[in-house]
Amino acid sequence: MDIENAKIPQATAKRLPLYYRFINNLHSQGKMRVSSKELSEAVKVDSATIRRDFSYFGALGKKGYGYNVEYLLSFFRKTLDQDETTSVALIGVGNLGTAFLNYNFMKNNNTKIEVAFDARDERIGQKVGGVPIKHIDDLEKHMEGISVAILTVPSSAAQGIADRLVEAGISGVLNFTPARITVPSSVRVHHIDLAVELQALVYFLKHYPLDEEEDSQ
Amino acid sequence: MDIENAKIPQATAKRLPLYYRFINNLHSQGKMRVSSKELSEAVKVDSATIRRDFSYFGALGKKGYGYNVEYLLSFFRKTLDQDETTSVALIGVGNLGTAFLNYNFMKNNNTKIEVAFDARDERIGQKVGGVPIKHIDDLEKHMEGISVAILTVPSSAAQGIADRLVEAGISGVLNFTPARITVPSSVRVHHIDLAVELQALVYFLKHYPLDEEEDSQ
DNA sequence: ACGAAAGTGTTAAAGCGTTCACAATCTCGT
DNA sequence: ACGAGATTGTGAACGCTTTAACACTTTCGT
Ligand SMILES: NC(=O)c1ccc[n+]([C@@H]2O[C@H](COP(=O)([O-])OP(=O)(O)OC[C@H]3O[C@@H](n4cnc5c(N)ncnc54)[C@H](O)[C@@H]3O)[C@@H](O)[C@H]2O)c1
Ligand SMILES: NC(=O)c1ccc[n+]([C@@H]2O[C@H](COP(=O)([O-])OP(=O)(O)OC[C@H]3O[C@@H](n4cnc5c(N)ncnc54)[C@H](O)[C@@H]3O)[C@@H](O)[C@H]2O)c1
Repeated sequence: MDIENAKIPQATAKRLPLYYRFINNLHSQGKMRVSSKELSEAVKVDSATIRRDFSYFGALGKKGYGYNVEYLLSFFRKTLDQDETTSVALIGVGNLGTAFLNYNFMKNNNTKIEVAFDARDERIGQKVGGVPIKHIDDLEKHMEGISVAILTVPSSAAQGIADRLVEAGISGVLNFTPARITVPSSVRVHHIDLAVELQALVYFLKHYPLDEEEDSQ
Repeated sequence: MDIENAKIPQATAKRLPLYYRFINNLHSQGKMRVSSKELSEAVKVDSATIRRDFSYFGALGKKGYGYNVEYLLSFFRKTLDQDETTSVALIGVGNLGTAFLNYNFMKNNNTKIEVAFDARDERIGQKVGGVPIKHIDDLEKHMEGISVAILTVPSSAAQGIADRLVEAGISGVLNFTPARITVPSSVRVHHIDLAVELQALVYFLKHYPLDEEEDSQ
């Protein structure tokens, strides 16, 4: 909530949305309490890690009891700013872009794709998943209030678009392009490289043999 | 290559496909040599980290010179087993699944989606991106030689399908579902949770202010 | 009303990954 | 043939993350 939040480890911050979603599920199932052990099994994170994560925010639970679901939920809602909505633009309405537009990122989410852009004329003016598609040439005209961009254009176009997004005052970019884009350090970029993820999985399979028993991840 | 590969840190292993792809680009551009500094700027990984990563495989470079692109390429090709192809199945031909099928994962890749499955009758028998779609009921009939599965079904179906995949002898699963699936520890699961990625980016933007100058990531 | 069971919060340690910094080595132009 | 310049490979320090372990607190059934 306050400035002191900067103390929360990045690894913890990345798990918060995961916790939030699961706690939300518990709540709609009418569950009243939950232990770090139960949570651990559901989200596949060590229970000690969960307790540690929660403890950064103070004492959220009760010894011998666990955590009150309703309290946890309202706490996370505040912490993750579930009330304010972040406006998102999507650039590149191709295979991936279309999938994202059709998917409702609003479910339990504080983000909303407000506008999409593409270069192909036949796409312009259409709506996909309720989101209007504008021409990329008009990017600057429709970026008011947009703080995050999802980049699903061909990799050759990525840097050029990124430059324009920066110029238009973007704060964060979720980049699905294989291109590693260069931006000022005031802009945060997260790369999600699906081909690399698949390759890495294959590499791990071949080189890091796993046990032969029991349940895990 | 050999058994000693188990010594390579996981963080390094995850970067290998990234290096490989970029070295491949350099090679097709006819570039003969490259330094860790150049590589660093391109893939946005600290140059010391790159040198350290490479050093796990021995001395791949020459002091005062850098790395020979051709040598590096052939080395990575061997190391990442770019020769053998891994057969992949995709389960759930919806928004995301269709995007993946249309995308050619074979570009510079040692993976190939051989078969897809869905539950909707109208989909069965069609081909998407050249991949035939079978009925999920026939899963077991078409899993011969498949070692990796991409899971893009609704989250409610994820665990059930995962169980059947395990039964059918799967080695690895790339799970795009929000559900955290439970499998024997002999099966490797990588979760890619797109909603969480977006939420995490937003959280970082709000709570981890960045510099106001210069270029970065 | 009590004692066993449950389960947190945290201290301490171990594990992992990144980065610094530089000696050692090689290159290349003159 | 040489010396200035380039660039690697790595020991050591550092910082971040996970995990173990347990004292302490609360619950809850009897
Ligand atoms: N689809 C996948 O499964 C997949 C997997 C891994 C990586 N990727 C990466 O994601 C990106 C998108 O993939 P895709 O399969 O959706 O590609 P795609 O070709 O289907 O879509 C790209 C879209 O961007 C539009 N576009 C092109 N230039 C543009 C510009 N300058 N401004 C605005 N729009 C522009 C095109 O008209 C098209 O609609 C690519 O970089 C690809 O490498 C995709
Ligand atoms: N599309 C996105 O942008 C996005 C983003 C984040 C997460 N996800 C997750 O990815 C998954 C897929 O998303 P989507 O948008 O493609 O959904 P979707 O509904 O478009 O596709 C799901 C597909 O799975 C098929 N299916 C349903 N039950 C099945 C079964 N038992 N066996 C085989 N196939 C079955 C459906 O027929 C459908 O074609 C979901 O779990 C979703 O939460 C998607």
